[in-house]
Amino acid sequence: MLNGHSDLSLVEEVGRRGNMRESCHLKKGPWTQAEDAILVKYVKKHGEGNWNAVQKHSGLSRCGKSCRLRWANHLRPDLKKGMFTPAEERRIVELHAKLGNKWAQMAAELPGRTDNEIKNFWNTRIKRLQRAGLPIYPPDVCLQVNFSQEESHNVASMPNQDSFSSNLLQSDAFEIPHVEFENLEFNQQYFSCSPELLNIPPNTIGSSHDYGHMFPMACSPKHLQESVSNFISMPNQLTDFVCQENYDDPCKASSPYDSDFSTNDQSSFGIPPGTDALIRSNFSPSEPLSGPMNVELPSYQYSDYQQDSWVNPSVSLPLVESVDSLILSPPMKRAKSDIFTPQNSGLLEEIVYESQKLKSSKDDYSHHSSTLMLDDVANFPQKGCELESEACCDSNSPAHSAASAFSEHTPGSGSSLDEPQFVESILGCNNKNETSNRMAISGLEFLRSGQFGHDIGCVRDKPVVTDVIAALLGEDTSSDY
DNA sequence: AATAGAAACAACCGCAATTTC
DNA sequence: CGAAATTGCGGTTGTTTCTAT
Repeated sequence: MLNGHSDLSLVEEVGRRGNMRESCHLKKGPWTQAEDAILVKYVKKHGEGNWNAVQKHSGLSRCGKSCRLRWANHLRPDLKKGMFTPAEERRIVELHAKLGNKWAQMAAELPGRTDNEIKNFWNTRIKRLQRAGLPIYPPDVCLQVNFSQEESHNVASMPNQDSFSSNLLQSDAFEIPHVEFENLEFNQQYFSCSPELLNIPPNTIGSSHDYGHMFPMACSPKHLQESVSNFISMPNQLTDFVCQENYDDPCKASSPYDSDFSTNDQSSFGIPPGTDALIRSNFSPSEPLSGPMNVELPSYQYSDYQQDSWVNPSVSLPLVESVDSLILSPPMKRAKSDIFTPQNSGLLEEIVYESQKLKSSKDDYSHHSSTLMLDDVANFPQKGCELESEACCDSNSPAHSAASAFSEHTPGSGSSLDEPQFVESILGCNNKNETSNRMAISGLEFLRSGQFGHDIGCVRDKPVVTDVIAALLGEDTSSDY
């Protein structure tokens, strides 16, 4: 590319194109190939650093900062081009849960990736998830981070907590005591779906802003499906209880775009009337799950609708009937497929396949939609097995691979997944899924604390909550509403 | 085919930390 | 030791590309 060109000729070419030879007018905007060539040549000759010298020595009319950025983000030879792999995406989510908006640190752990790249990825991802009203962090990531922080908090004089957390995340080396669940009758799904809810300190429910990132609200039906896919694509993905509740109760939802939260029933989210802590709070999805708080945020993360959603999340989700994407990928169905692929392969095709399958049975499904969800809840292990079997039998199903992967992590399950084994695998009693195990423990503790009941009390009038509780307790309530 | 909106990407800006003189 | 220069980081914005209508 540089053949036949001296530095000077390149600069002249750049100058002609950009009309920027004047030293007082450093060029801005997109870099040209000629400029890139100059910079590359300069760095090869002089090495990185001393970026202000680039302008002086090469004649490139770019400020040092701009040169550095260009080199770091685009010209560095060790850069990895192309989209993030599922593994990288997963890692980004984990790192963000742990570090917050520490893009440079995150980039350091993702060889060949730049902080800018990661930042852009995260911001667009956040937008999607927020628009869809989905949690920013997959529950298992919440769990991993919470647990690692807990661990590091409990271990006195830990030399390096950060690296400790990092190691935990990387190695999954959780040391979780074995727990017997023989008396556990409630549906684990709900607690496993919302581990962070379960880890919320009792007195913070309904008033803490620290957990806002778990429940970003406001759905744009148009994007919900892809967002769901995005969300589900995370390995070990389970689903989110709170969002679930909203999806499940179209009756209580007013317009999803109703922004007048003064008219909304604040108590529906366990917030006593008059409590405006959530309204005032600096809800920050960019914060790590715990640990140091970042107060700086992209402006879009403070959107009005978000606040509305927080005051009354139930009104921020669209009517189920009005949202094709939700019909195609109904909440409980989504929950099921999530649950049945706890070792999710992360393949988008799997999600697409499930959506297509659901679409094909849409008419039949919608006929029963008012009761099916609750039935699913109550019978989830059984239906789960059915779905699992279906996926296993269908060798064309992308879920087949996921199911296989799941089976691999479920010793003794083989091709047929009987209920105890399945539940066991969900609960992680095989000691391979410590995450779920931990969720279940948290769930029990949460129930025992009485906090759950307390908060539910604020919304006990709502049939869906009653039903959810019933489902948690393993009762089959097929109340129609 | 035209258009609007969203997503993806690239780059700039301001600030703070670090290094150099 | 302090000021200036440099570097690094995170937030934001502008542009291009893609997609749905």
